Amino acid sequence: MGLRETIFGLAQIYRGHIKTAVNANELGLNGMHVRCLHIIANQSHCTANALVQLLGKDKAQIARLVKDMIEKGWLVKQASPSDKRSQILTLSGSGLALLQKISQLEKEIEASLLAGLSSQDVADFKRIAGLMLNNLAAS
Amino acid sequence: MGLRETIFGLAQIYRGHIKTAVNANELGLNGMHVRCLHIIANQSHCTANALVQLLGKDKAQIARLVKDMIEKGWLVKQASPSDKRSQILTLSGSGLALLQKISQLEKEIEASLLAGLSSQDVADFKRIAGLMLNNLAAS
DNA sequence: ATTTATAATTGACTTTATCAACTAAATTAT
DNA sequence: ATAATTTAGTTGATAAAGTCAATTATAAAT
Repeated sequence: MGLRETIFGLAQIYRGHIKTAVNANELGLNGMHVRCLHIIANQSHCTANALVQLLGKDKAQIARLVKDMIEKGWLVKQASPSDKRSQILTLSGSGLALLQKISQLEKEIEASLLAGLSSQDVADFKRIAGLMLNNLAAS
Repeated sequence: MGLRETIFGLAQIYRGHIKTAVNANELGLNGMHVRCLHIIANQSHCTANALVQLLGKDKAQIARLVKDMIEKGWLVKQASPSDKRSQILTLSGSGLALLQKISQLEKEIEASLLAGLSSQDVADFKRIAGLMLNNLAAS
């Protein structure tokens, strides 16, 4: 199996499992919602533009996605004091609760993903994947 | 960095690089085209239904994708002798030529991806990812 | 002070994905 | 054997996702 199939295969199968779990729990969100929630929770002063950079998506798409998530009550935005063009995005209470449910589902998926792997394997995987990411990010 | 970010990060950055390379070479195809070409080249008697299974996509989408690729002259289909409902898909000459160009671009991307990695690292990565794939495919 | 750049939003549009209905062939059950 | 059920593939109608260009408001640079 080539590297390409390996990388896309992993992403595809992980995505499929999350999708199934999210649908089964009727959480009413899609893959981009999930990725945004994670990023906003981890970035200290996340803006729409940060999402554009990190997700590699069009800014129009992100603007609509953020709008949608605000309407759904998962996010709140507030003007940045340092730059009035920027809107700082944070999770609302329900957004945080939602992320926690998702994280729980992901934890279960990762547990089955890692079944039978040694902690050395897991560490190696992350280390090697990190090297690959750095290589491509650089070029 | 969590496992989720690692997996999706790798797929995202790889996809971005291929997209850029394919666009730069004006090959006129998208990600699904690429994946289909690879699968059809590797499966001995590939049908639309096999693509549905392997790609995890809706059969309507695959039907239209295959139609498109046939119209573009990259694929040919022929009725299966053993099951007249099935259409066996194979690469045409130009489909094969296209795949070879893509493979060359992927080879270059993978070369930069693997820069500085030992062959042991590469082997470990594939082995561990393979275990993960098996785990999720089973559950 | 004026030009240039950046963050975000919106309109118009294309592409991609999904659901349901349908045809034809194969399989299973009666 | 024939009737009922599955399966492979196609199509129509939509919905969702992604893209491009233009616009507004603010910030930074000249």
